[in-house]
Amino acid sequence: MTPRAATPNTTSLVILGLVGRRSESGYDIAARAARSVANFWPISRSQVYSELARLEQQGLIRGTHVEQDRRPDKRTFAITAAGDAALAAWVGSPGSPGANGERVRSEALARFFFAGWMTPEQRVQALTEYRDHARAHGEALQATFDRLADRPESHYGRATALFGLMQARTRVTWAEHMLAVEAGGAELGARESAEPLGRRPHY
Amino acid sequence: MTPRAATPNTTSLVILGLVGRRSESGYDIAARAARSVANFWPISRSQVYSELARLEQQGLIRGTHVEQDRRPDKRTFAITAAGDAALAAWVGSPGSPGANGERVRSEALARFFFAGWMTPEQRVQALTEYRDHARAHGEALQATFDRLADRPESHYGRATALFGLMQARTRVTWAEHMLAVEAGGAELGARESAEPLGRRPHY
DNA sequence: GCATCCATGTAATCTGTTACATGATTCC
DNA sequence: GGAATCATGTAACAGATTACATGGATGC
Repeated sequence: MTPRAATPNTTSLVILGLVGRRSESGYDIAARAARSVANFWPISRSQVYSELARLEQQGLIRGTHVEQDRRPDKRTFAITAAGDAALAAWVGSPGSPGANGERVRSEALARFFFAGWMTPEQRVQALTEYRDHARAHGEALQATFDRLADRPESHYGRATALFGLMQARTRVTWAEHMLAVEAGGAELGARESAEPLGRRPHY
Repeated sequence: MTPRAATPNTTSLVILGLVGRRSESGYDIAARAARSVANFWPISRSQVYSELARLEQQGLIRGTHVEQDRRPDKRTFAITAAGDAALAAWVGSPGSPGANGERVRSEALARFFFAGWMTPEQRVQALTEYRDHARAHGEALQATFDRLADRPESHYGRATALFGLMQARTRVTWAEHMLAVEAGGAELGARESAEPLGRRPHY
C-alpha cells in the first residue's frame, strides 16, 4: 500500500519542487520561494515549516541535521525517489479541472471597480500609485530576468519571470490608459488614441 | 461610540459595494459577484451569506424580508448611510500598505516553473492548454466589455473588464512565445523574433 | 421523471497569515 | 549598544472552500 497522497496540495508540491531543485533548510527554502515562485504562488515562512514536516512524514523528502558553529544548527531536506516521482506526476499531469485558472486577489482593482465613489482626484491618485507600484514590480522582475540570462538550468524560472514581467507591463499600460481616459484624452479601450494599448514593450 | 469596524475586511467591503450598487438578495449578489468582481476578488456563495450577516449586524446594510409566491421568499439588502460612508472611506482611502500588490495563485505557472521535470511533449501540451484557456477567458471578458459599452453607469466595471481582458491577452502572448521557444523558433524574451511579444492586440 | 433554478443557510475542514518565543552571531 | 541575519518552530486566528441539508417551481 503506497503511503496515501491525501489529496495533494499545491503549496506542498511547490515546496517539494523547490527541495527537488536544491537541498536546503526550511529557512532557505522560504527565502528562495519569496524570490522565485512568490509571484504566482506565495508561501509564508511558517507554512514552509509545516509543509516540510508533512512532506517528510509522507516520505517524499528526508531531513538531515546539520551542525554548524558560529550559526545555529539547521536541518536540510533532500527529495527522495518517491518525492521525485510525485513531483514528476504533478508537474506532468494533464489538465486537471481548474488547473489553468488563476486566482487573483487585487485590492486595488476591487476598489477601482467602485471608483464611482471616488472623487476625480482620488481616481488619479489611485491609478498613479497603482501604475508606479506595477512599474517597480516590473523592473524588479526585469532584473531577475536579466540575471538569469546565463543560467540555462534556470530556463523555466526565467520564463515565469518573463511572465510576471509582461503582466506587470500590462498593468502599467492599463493604468496609463485609464489615466488618459480620466483626463478626457482617450476612450475606454479605443486603440486609435495615442499609444493607449498595444504599446510595444522591450524586454 | 461607533460600532467598531473590527479591521475592515476586503471581501466584506466588496460585498458592501455590490449592495451599494443595487439592493439584492444574497443569492443574486453571489451571482453578480461571479460575473463581475470574480476576476480580481473571487467570493464564494456561502461567504456572501456570512458577510451579509456581519454587515447587517454592523449596521452597514439593512435586510428586508420579501415574500414571493411561485418562488421562495428572500431577503434583500440595502446599504445604509453608515454603509455608504464606510464604502466611500475604503474606496477613496490613500494607498494603505500592500493595497497595490496583487496576490496571484496560478497552479499552471507553478507547475511550469518546474517544467524541467516535464517531457517536451508535456510542455507543449501544458502551454497549449494554458493558451486556450486564457484565450477563452479573454473572449468572455471581451463579450462583457462590449456588452457594457452603452452603460455609462458601469464605466468602472467595464474598465476592470478591460484590465482582465488585457491580462488574458498577455497570457496568450506569453504562452505562444513559450511555444515558439520550445519549438526552437525563438529565444526567451527576444523581441526580434516573429511577433513574440508586444503584438498589437485590438480590443 | 429528472435536471435546473431559486433561495438560504450550517458544518466541517483546510489554508494561510500574523504574532509570539528563543537565542547566538555578525555588522555598523 | 543595537539592528539585522540565521534558524526553528508554535499558537491563535482569519479567511475561504466544499459538502450537506432543504424544498418548491419550472422546463424538457
